[in-house]
Order: sequence, then structure tokens, then C-alpha cells
Amino acid sequence: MKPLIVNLTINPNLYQKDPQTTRLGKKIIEHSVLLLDKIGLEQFTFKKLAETIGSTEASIYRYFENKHQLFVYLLNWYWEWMIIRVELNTLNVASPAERLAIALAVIVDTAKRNTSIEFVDEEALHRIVVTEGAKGYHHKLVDKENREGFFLSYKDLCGRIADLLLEISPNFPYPRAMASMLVETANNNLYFAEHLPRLTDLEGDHESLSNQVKEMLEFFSFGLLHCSRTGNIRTYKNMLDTSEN
Amino acid sequence: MKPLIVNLTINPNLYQKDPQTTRLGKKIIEHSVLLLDKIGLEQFTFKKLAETIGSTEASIYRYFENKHQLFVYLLNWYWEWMIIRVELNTLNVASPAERLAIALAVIVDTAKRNTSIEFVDEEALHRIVVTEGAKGYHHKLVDKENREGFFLSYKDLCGRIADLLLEISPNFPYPRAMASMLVETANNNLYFAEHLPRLTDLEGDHESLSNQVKEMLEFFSFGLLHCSRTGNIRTYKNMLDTSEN
DNA sequence: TCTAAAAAGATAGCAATACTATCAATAATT
DNA sequence: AATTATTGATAGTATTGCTATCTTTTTAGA
Repeated sequence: MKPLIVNLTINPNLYQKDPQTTRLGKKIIEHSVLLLDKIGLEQFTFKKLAETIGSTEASIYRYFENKHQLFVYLLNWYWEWMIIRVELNTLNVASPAERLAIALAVIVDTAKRNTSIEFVDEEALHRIVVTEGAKGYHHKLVDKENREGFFLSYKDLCGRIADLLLEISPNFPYPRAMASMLVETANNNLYFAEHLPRLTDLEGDHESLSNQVKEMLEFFSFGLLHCSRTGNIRTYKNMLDTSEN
Repeated sequence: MKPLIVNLTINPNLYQKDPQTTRLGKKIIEHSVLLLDKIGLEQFTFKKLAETIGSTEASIYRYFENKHQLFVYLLNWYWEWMIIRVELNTLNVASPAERLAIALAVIVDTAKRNTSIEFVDEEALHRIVVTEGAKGYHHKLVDKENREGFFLSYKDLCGRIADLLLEISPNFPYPRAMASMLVETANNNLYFAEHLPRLTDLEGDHESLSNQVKEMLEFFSFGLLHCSRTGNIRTYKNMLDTSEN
């Protein structure tokens, strides 16, 4: 089946001129993903980007105020794409537990790709998010940018996962924290396995690794959702204390 | 009781000249913490730091190659301090579950402070770690820096928590991933509560918040440790599926 | 206490970064 | 074909991220 080519809506505060509307704009998106993947956010400059696409710094500044805005634009692209994939892949799935499992698969990128974003290398974009995504919202201007809606898509994505958690266990005490934890943990463990292996238990090639991360996230989610139905944490702690082997 | 003033050992690869040995070195540490807390990593420059301590750029470069090295130096300071606090506060505690609870309290900073680091504002340093810590190891040079031991302290800290998890439940399948998740989740939720509240369920003033984070991390840990003893995840998922609310 | 060495300060300079402004050339639309 | 939007070309500025050199001050040892 031909992948559905999706068109993403991005908050206009994230650009000066909508890059999706022009040839140069699309080239900027396309090659900024490739260049960021290649050299990383710190080394990335508009000058280098301009050189690789045969344009000029000034032209790129017409689309984005600075590299941070461009970076967050790309993050939004990614989050919006995740939302669509979760949506699409859970459409006809009745069981909320199954829908959660699908959402987790989408986030670690093991779900079958039945969507494609025009002119963007999705795997490169995923690597960028895994490697540097957190920089998008860890800085002194978060509050201002948050007010301007820079992180709406991320919050929406996490919100949908939180809703699934609640649907499964309406009394679950930490749906939002759990949702953001699952997303962050997915990315972190992919990153750690490659660069700081002592911070994870998982290893193997890309595909095997993704599957392991997915399994682990299921263990965390379904384990805790189950807990919140059956017992209370004080009890657990005491049980663990006394049944020492 | 007077707090124990601890002296921290930092990997020599993290500095050009040991800042702990000179007056200027100590001033650099002290004021880089304050300045980073105030203006953030992006705006922080050696020039500004030099101005605030009445010194010069060139002099600071004698201690640190660049601001990234200084930043990771401070992160190591923080991690080493956490290790010492966990160690000290769990010394005479027999129960591993209790020791884990203490470690979590130290990480979210609710444990009683019975140590102090000379000339460093610990609360400012903690805020820096919460806000920007992840940038220390999310970049293109991780592998090189990891080989040089830049992250040994972080891995050690997480390793100790992983060991506690295993001590409580020897069959727990993801001790390392769980340990790094707990540390990252602690920082993230403190950050989210302040800046992106939809990504967490917790709110309140600093002290109340820290306590809530601690409770949540206990819920996650003890809940999952319990799971790993009693059931298997497939079962949980199926149970959740069929016993719909 | 004098002396040598170490540390810090002062100054200069350079290449790269992060922009802004202006004007000419090209492409797209009507 | 004319008008408008888009891009390119060029220039320029302030800041950043360094390195180098030389002088002055501080420190430690004999």
C-alpha cells in the first residue's frame, strides 16, 4: 500500500515565512534535517546550510529568525507526525491497552510506517529528536516560547498518551508524568544504548533495539497501570522490605 | 549538627588546571554556578564570567578549554555530590528498599542536607542540573567525551541506584534503564511543573513539589519492583484489556 | 628576606557566528 | 507585459570563541 503523504500544520509563531509554501522553503527544511543529523545542533549554522543548498544566509533568515526557531520548527514537525501516526494506527482498535501499545510502537518507531512526510528524511529527523530533542525546551526562554505555543504539539502528543493511560486505569495517579516519562524514556534509551550503554540494559542493532525499548515501555506501563488497580504503594514497599531473600 | 564539608574529586580531563587549587579557580566555580543559574547556558560566556569576577577571559581559559568543559565539570561536581550524599545517608540503613527511598529523596533534594560543598551554591547548581543538565551529554561529541571519562560520575550514580533495584528484586529486568529513568524523571518533573505543567501531574511550591516527585518515584519504583516478582507483563496487559473499568 | 617560579592581568588580534540592510536580478502571477 | 514576490549578492556590525604575548603580582622555597 502506498504511504499516505501527510501535510503538517505548524504553529506560525515558529517561522517568519511559511517554508512549506515555496521551493526554497522546502529545501531549507529538507537540508536542515540532513545537516543537523550530520553535524549536530552546535555546529549547525545558517551559513553552512546556505552553502549546502546553494543559497545565502540572508535568504534563510527570511524564513526563520534563528537556528533555534528552525530547530523547534523541526521538532514540531516530528511531534505532529507522531500524533498523526498514533491517530491513524489506532483508528479501528477498540482496546485501549492495545492502542497504548501501538502508541509506544510509534514513538520508538517500530510501528509500520504508513505515512510519509514530503521531502523530509524521517529517519534522520528521528535521530535528531533522539539526540538533541530535549534542547528544544531546556533553556531560559521556555516560558516565553511556551506562551507562544512552541510546545503545543509535544504537550498534545503526551496528552493523548495520558488519556490512554486514564482510559485503561481511570484511577492511575500520574497519567501526565507517566506519558512524558514514556516519551522521554523511549528517546533516552535509544540514545544511551548507542552512546552511554551503562545507562540502559538494552543493546543490539537498530531494529532489535527499538523492539526492546518498546517491550520495556510496555513493561513499565502495563506493570504500573496494573499496580494502580490492585494495591497501594506503601504495601508494596513493605512487602519488598520483609520478603527479603 | 554542623554539615560535613566535602571535597570532591573530579576527572582531570575536565579541566586544564585544577580550579580547586587556587583562589581564582574557586571564584570561577563559585560564580559560574551563579551566572549559569541566572542567565542560562546559551547566554553564558567566559567574557561575562570574567567581568563578574573582575578577571579576564584569558585567565579563565587557563582553567577550562571552553564553556562546555566547564559546564560538564559542574555537572560532575553535582553527580559526585549526589553520590556522597546517597552514600552518607544510607550508611546505617539495612533495608535496601529504605535505601532506595533515601536515594530518591537525595536526587529530588528532599533528603536532609548533611553535607555542603565549599564555595558552591548547591541550590543554584541543582537548578542548573534540572534546567540544562541533559545538554551535557546530548551532542555529537559524546562518544569522545565518554571515552575521556566525562560521564563516569553520572554512570556511577545511576549504577548505584541500579544495584539497589537489583538488591531489592534480583530478577528485575531493567535495573539500569530504570535507574537512569528515575534520575531523569526526577529532574524533568521538577522542570515541567515549573515550565510545562501539562507534562506532569504535580504542582505546588518548591518543597511540596519535591515531596510529590519523591512519592511518585517511589510509586514507580516499588510498583514495578513488585511486578517483577509477582507476574508477567503479558498477563498484565491481558488483564487490563479484559477487566475494562 | 630575597629570589625564582607560578599565577593572573592587560592587551591585541583573528576567524567564525549571528545577525541586518540594501539593492539588483530573477521568477511567478495577473 | 507589467507588477509583485522571491531570491541572490554584497556589505557591514557586534559578539563569540578563542590564541598569543608581555607585564605585573602573588606565592613558595632557599
